Amino acid sequence: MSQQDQLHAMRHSLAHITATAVQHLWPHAKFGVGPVVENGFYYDIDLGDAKISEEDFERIEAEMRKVIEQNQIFERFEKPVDEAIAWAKESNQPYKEELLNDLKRAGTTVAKDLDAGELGTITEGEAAVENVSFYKNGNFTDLCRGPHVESTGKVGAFKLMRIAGAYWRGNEKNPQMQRLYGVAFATEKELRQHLNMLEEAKKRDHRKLGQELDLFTFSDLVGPGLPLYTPRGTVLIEELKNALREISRQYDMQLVSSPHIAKIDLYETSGHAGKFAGELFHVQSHYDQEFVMKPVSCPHHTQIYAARPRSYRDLPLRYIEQTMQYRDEKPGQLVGLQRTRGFTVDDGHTFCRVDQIKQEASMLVEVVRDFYENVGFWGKHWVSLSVRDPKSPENYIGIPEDWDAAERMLKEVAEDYKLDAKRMEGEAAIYGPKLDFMFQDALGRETQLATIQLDFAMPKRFELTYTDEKGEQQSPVMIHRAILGSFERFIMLLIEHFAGKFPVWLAPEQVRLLTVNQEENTVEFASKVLEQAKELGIRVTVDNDNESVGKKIRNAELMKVPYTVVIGEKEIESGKVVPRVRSDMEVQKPHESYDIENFLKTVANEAKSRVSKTSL
RNA sequence: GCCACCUUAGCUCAGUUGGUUAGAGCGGCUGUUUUGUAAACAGUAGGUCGUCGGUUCGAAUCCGACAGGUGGCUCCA
Repeated sequence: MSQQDQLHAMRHSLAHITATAVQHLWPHAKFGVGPVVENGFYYDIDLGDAKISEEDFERIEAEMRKVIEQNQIFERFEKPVDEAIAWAKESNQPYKEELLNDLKRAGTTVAKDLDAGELGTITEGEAAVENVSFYKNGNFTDLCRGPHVESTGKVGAFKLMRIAGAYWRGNEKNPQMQRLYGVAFATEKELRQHLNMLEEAKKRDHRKLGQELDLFTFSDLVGPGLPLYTPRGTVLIEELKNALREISRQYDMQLVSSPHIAKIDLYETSGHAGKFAGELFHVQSHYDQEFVMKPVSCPHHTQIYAARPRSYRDLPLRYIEQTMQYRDEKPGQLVGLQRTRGFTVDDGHTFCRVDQIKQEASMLVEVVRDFYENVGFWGKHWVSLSVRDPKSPENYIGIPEDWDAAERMLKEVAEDYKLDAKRMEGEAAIYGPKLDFMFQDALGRETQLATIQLDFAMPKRFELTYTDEKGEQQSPVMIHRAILGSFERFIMLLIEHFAGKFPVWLAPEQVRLLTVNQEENTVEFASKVLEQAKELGIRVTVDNDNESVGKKIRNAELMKVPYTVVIGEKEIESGKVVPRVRSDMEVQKPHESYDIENFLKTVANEAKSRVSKTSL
């Protein structure tokens, strides 16, 4: 067995040991599935009216340790499926019974539901099974394919982490079970390392840093999911907007602008009103008209396109808008800047001919790649080629032939650019397939940023046309795209990626001048330097507080200001400064003194170049 | 929305099994000090203990509802 397999078996065995312990403590417990996940395992448990809470972890772990000490053998045996169903009935395990009934019918749906392949005797497309395997340790028996370690004594270090609700088989309409998560490693040391890593990750959580670095806030009066950006946080937004504007110019994208509300009719035509009715914010006019806050900008952009007749020579038309959009998210899913009710997107739509799709999609992949490479995110992502769920065609608008073509072309682009895209069935948008660029936050949660989506459907719904070279009317193709997705999510990633230590071009405060004392000539000189820096477009402040230099340095470092400059007698006399560089930045020439003007010019250039390294 | 948990000063947190006027550090303000590269000193002001209701002689502490948040599930144009 490889080390990997060993670890897997060990984690899976711990899932069984957890269930064993839970059954000892709550004999009436009903069990769902208990697979291995990244770094550990979970088990889905239904205790009826009783509920496990974090307070119970200690005694569950104690009970687990007992089971481990007893070193119970994991004994495998098989039963015919009917006998297995009888067993499930007898032992009052309705969830297992349901799984077994599915197995009996035809195992495929079960296998797909259970991401960890709990019931491994089944493979895709296989017919109903005859025998199912069980594992027994002590007095706990579980339907399971294994593999397991030999005995309960052969597991490494573990810790129960959290308890969460989870719908049976991932379906909201099913009863909700409790999912008991644990982490497990071969050795105590690795477990400790993992827990330390989690502690470190928490320190770069954007919600914590957003507060500490004074970037954004939420207000109970404004409402949940509606972030307020402070002056510092707004700098991040504005710098990103500037960067995008520059890209737009380079690639001939045109800035457009649309209002934040629109008649509901617009979304009825686009199809959003039906499928996303629950997420629309409604606005009632006094004059009998119903509006909604825009959840997307694409329908608006179609109307800009539709405002005049278009020729094949006009295409491609690339519209882009940086605007806030609103979605009435369920309260329970709002998370910091990760999921908000109002969020700013760089929403863009390209209208083109079918023969231009590949060129346009390729260009967008290139833009995305360059942008992310520059901020240092590229390579920390994976790409999803999101296509239809062939089983639920009713979830999509448009005709199947167009979908086939669109899915094929995106796949080609992904291959051309070696994106190593993973084909994700059922992840497509209602109107077309897409390439999604997925990133991880500090705590390892995945989030989508950039996206490129093909859409044959919406132009038809809005009856958009262009005149081709033969004088005939044709439907354009629409490509929805976002480079950074939502500014909120992107800023979340930025904060966590840099742990708040932004490169100079993004730093809310780039230079801080610290006065040694409050004497007139010191203050005067500092404000002269301040003016000089401002003229060069540097974001600069003066700290003239009546505090020690040490304290002021500390404050600047805590706010992660890239450059601090102490102003005192020496500087006034020499006209030179020794910039102090933020501790994380690579300093090539420490303690080097610079002519003030040269120093400021260097910083200004560094900010302009949008690079992540220091130039001093 | 669903499940579990959390909510004490601007921030980070103490607050013994319900028992007088709820504490600390940082930050703020005032004063002293005029400072040379990660925390000068002193004083002082901040809290109906998230909100509302209940139990009790007595509630920050127990119960309930609501609000906000955290971890998941579901969803994510």
